[in-house]
Amino acid sequence: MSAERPSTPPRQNAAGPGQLPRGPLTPEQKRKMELNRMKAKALREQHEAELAAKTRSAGTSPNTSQPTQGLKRSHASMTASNPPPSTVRDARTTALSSDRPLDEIKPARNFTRYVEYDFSKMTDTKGGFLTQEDDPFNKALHVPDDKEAQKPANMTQREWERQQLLQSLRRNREGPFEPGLSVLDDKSKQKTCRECGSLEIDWKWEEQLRCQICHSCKDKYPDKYSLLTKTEAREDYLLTDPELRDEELLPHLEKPNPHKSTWNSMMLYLRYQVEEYAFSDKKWGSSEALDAEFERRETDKKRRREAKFKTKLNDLKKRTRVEAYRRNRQGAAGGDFGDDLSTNRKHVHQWGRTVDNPETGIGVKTCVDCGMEVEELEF
Amino acid sequence: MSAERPSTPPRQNAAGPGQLPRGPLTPEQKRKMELNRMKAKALREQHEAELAAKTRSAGTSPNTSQPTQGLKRSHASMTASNPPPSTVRDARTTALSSDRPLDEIKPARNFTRYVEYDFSKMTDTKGGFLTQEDDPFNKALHVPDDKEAQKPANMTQREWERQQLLQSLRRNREGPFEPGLSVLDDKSKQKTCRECGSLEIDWKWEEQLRCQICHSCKDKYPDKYSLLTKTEAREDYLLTDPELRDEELLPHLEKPNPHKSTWNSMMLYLRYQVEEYAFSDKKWGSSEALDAEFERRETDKKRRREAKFKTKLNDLKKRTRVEAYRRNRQGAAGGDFGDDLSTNRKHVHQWGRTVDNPETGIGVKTCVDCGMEVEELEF
DNA sequence: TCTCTACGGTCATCA
DNA sequence: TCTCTACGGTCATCA
Repeated sequence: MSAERPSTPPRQNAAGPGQLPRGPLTPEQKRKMELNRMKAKALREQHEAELAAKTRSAGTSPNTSQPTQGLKRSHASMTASNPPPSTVRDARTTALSSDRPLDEIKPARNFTRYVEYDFSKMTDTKGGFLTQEDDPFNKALHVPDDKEAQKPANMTQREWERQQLLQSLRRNREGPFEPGLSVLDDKSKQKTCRECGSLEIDWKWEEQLRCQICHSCKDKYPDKYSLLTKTEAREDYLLTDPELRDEELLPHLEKPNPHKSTWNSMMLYLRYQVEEYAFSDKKWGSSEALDAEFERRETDKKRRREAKFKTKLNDLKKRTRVEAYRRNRQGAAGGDFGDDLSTNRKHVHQWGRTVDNPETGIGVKTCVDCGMEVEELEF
Repeated sequence: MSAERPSTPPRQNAAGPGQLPRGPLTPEQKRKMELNRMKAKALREQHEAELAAKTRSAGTSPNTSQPTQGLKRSHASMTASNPPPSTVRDARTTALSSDRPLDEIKPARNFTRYVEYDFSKMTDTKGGFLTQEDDPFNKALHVPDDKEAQKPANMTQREWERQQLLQSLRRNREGPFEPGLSVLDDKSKQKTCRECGSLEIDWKWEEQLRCQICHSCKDKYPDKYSLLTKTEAREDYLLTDPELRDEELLPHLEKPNPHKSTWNSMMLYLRYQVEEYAFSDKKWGSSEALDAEFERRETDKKRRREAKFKTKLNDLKKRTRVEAYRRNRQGAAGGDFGDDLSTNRKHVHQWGRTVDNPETGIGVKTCVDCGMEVEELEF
């Protein structure tokens, strides 16, 4: 019912129509998007290298209100006049920042290993065991057996192949996972917080999200480092499932589903990474273009809902007219028991079935005899 | 452009509207369909058991023109007044039936093994090798190795699990693959043609399509035993991809793609099995209901095309009017070089851009000045 | 004699 | 603080 979305991008009204791609995208544009997706990765790596270099050369002075140059503009700069993102969220319990970063950030330290098993990618043998694939270093599992289902999951052949490649690259610290990048040659082994240069970075984030950040900076810049669920990322930034499944393009953390731990695990994306991609030329081009697209879709949705409503109402009226006709004929014949025969002079409304108006969410009923429409009140 | 389909079901016009479910299906109906899909299998097995019993008890007299009782009515009985199915096709080269059944049916005998590798399900290691999964009895392949990609392919988790189960059942001749069924107890080891009782049945069909049929009966009853490609099955019988992927529900043969052998393999379904399911209560309910659904969708498609066309044309007219307005103003100012200034008395049409009419496939152009519409002719 | 996935949208369901 | 697949339709692409 609520036409208003509580979430991030569409809060700003789009710039005037005309300059922005309002019409549906052409296949050519879409193909380009798809093609460019791969390129986005190189872009990010470059950004990060630049940032790291800059942070170091500028000493450790990241807490300026001016967002770092060379990176995309900060989220705060776009939404300055607005309240902070309503979808700001974090995998950790939303504890207030304390001065004991370690205590605060790893409250469930004993369960760390639990989280590192990626259950969504595991094969459920219904026996409670880990398969060889799930736990490749356990020799006891290396017995070839057809029951040991070979871990497909909802993944296309090509995605699977790419993931296999990526995993081996990650294992061997090759390609994107190679530790020493040219710009970092001097201090290649030292990983530092991309905001403050601290050495206390969150290693899980570094490993799984490819983001070097310390615990307190995560809290300090929620507009960059809050986490979005997959559903939020899809709805707020109009990303597609294939994009969100692409680990190279948009890495994510997996957490047990908060509703029920046996359900599909929750996927958490880093806001700045999602925005960087969504606002890039690879996807929508800018936050304004995204807003425009969002508006376009909302309008379409509304139009469709209205059309449906109108059709429904007209159908009802048609049926209603037939009913009235029958009623009149019966009236002429004296009427059946229960018919209202007092209608000769004074009109008594005969309300038909109620139809919900999608705009207001209020039901509308129509009088069978006179056609009068009334909004229904809930008692 | 062609609104006419060359294929099977819609050739009969549907019975009058009203009795048949013309409107879109309710979610409830859809859920029921999905639920019932599983039940269809038991049904078929029962049918086949009954048929086998009947054929045997009736001796071997299957060539009567009367289709076997207890099975669904034959395709021929429905389409008696029509030409034979235009989509009748067969994986074998469409050789005329000869008296040398074996020669005719297995022309590429040397390549039999080739066909039995199901390439679409194999993991392409880009090395030209078979993996352990693809070739489970090759000990040389049993080296655990992460590169040995574990064969997911486009298949959901649940489908995969079910297929694993099915494969092991098939291997062990359990469940649906158990040889001795109660009705068949006496002659359980003897597999005979379901039409003529011959012992020369096509073993590949028996194994992969679960259809016991001899080679000559296949030719004799193309209305039952011709093969449909997956695309045909989907389009002609309005089946969905998940249904056609369900090996239990609708078994299929896989052949190298006739366009290019490296492409996705061609899937071939048995016409009588497809029809049995499509006409069953599990799916459309009857061939007439299928036709009705088909007509409904065609009508919708046409309506959408028309609406789109109208919108396009109106847009064009709008743009056209603006152009004409501009032209007039320019005319008042004397006109630019190339403007047609002879239009004071005698009208000369200024044709705008051409828009294709989806009905006729013919382009329509509109005069910028007078609004006249003309269909365009190709020279 | 082809098949799959992608894109939009809308759902209910199930996990 | 959820996610996936299913359904319809329409495509281009790629295999």
